[in-house]
Amino acid sequence: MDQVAAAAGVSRATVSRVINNAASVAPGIRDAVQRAITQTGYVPNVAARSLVTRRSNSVALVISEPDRPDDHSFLNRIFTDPYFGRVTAGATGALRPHDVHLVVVPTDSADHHQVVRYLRQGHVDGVLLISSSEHDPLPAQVHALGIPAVLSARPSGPLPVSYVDVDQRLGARLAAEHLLTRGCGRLATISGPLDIPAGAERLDGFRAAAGTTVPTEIGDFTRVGGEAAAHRLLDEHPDLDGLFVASDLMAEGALRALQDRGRRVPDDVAVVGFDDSSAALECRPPLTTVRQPVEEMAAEMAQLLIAHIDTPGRSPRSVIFQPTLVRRESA
Amino acid sequence: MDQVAAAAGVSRATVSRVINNAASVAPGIRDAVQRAITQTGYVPNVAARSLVTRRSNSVALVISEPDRPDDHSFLNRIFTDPYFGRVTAGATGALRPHDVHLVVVPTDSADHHQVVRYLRQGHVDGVLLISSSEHDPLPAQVHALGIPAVLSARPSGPLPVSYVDVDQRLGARLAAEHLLTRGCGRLATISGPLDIPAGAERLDGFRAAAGTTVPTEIGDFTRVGGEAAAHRLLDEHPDLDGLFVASDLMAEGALRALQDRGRRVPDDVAVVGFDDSSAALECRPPLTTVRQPVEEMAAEMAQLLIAHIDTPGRSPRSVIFQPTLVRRESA
DNA sequence: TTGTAAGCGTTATCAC
DNA sequence: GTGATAACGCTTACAA
Repeated sequence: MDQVAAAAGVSRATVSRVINNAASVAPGIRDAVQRAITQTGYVPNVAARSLVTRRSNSVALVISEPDRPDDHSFLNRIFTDPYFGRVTAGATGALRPHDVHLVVVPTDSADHHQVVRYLRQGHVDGVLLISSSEHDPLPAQVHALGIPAVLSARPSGPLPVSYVDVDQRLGARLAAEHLLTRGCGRLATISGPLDIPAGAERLDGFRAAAGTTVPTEIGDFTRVGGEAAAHRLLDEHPDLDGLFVASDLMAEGALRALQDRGRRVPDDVAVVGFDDSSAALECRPPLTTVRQPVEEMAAEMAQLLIAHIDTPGRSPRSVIFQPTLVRRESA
Repeated sequence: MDQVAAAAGVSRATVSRVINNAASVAPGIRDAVQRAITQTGYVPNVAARSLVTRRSNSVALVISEPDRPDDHSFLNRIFTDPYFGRVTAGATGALRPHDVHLVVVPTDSADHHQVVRYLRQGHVDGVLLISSSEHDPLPAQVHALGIPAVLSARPSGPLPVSYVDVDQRLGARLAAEHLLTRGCGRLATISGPLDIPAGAERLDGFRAAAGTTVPTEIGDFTRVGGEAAAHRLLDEHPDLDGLFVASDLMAEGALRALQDRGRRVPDDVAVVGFDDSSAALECRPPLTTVRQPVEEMAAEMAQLLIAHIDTPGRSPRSVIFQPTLVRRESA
């Protein structure tokens, strides 16, 4: 920086002003400095800068998952899950224009304290927190840290924190109504884990529209979980003709189970998924599903976070997206 | 930090020593400082630290993709591709014990300079560079920067840089031999783009074992691309009975095409994929495929990078993994 | 509009 | 073994 200042014949302060294009710099000087910068190939040192500005220009994407027993491939599951992929894509895209970078921090409860320490150290200016479990203490911990944060769903306790969510119940109702309209008379559903709000709410919404007694099996939001749940459902209720599965991934598994048992979809059993992830298109037949605009939601989270970072006292708010039904061939 | 020093009745220097557990500190003092630290809830400021140590304790995972025309969802494709997911998982896992974090930086050629600027600013200590295209200038640019880097494949030019790769030709040969052994007499293949070394090498290896005249269609490593290529192949060679597809994703598409045309797999046509990604298990029938230990490879990349960061002059080396054939039902 | 100078919170080099 | 003290490279009052 001193080099640049010397080359341009000005002080370091002025160079700094040019770099941060501060209001008052004489056009002539500004050009001279710019030239000097390109000439010397000067690049500001971010550590020095953030030491004084207290900004790192990066945010963390914390993906917090509860420990599930027999889960030896936590990282793998996270990073190959299309849902998280869409979140990452949406957030990255929204952050890029602000020149803010994303640090991806997966965590299970075993190393929550590591994450907290990381955040406290000031590595990042804020947190995008993806937490599904209702009992996850991390949202509260992060909030207690006082670091700007945005959640991917309504916090389970009353936490004054911004969040983005989709109207889960409405989505489930859309699915129920579609199956009903289609003429299905014996509905059933495969839900997500009930300790995950999204799981419970979708089941709730479906039952509100389809009847509180619809046969239900609980899945785990994975493909194989969906397949197993479908088999259990078919064992108990071989005559079902309409199935709502609370995620596309599970629906893909369910489709497999149905096929294995010789049920034609949608002729014998109509199936509706949830998410509209890429999995929905990979299914045979392509899945009718409740679309959740995940990328847009993640982008909104990023926007909110930036806003919170830029204006510290900003009051938290929630943005709820409306799901829509995407009709394809499975129902 | 001054607080801690005061509370422990020592100097800041000693506190620093305790934190970085330097050799010489009297046990008594050390404990006192530790107590003071927990008491005051002190957390070191990373910016200040990296300003002097010139280390950020984070590395970038740069995913460089060539621009493909009509590609409006670059980010989405990247982040939902199971291959990149596995890479991220493997790298994250290997970095974690070193307390090094991962900044994910996707880039197409439009913003290479942004990436270069980012790297020059010293945000990260090193780069894990995933670059598939042969003509990608980024590896050379990164190398010119002098920042530690590890590539995910042999650089196209002679660049003194460490890289990790799988023996692509061997993998393709494994596939060919399996099909041949199985008794297939009319082989064909769907390759990846030939400007991507992995694409060219797999084709090469397959032809070396199966004959240089095997019918070939070029895909683009996507599901739909594989499906289209399979249709073209079947149009031209309706009698083929053995198919090597250069990625599982494309194989999934090919399986679909075969099904649509009433070909049974593996009875009418045996299919072998490449990668052993999660897609291989989602296929119907499950895919026989050439396994690439992507997570391990990514972990190795991370290890190499850490080594290069820790010992600056370290000479570059390459680590080549052996692929293996995973037999499932499609061949 | 520009320059001077005082930090920002660490680590590292010395003496002691 | 421990404590001053000088960097590290930048931003930002405050003065001019």
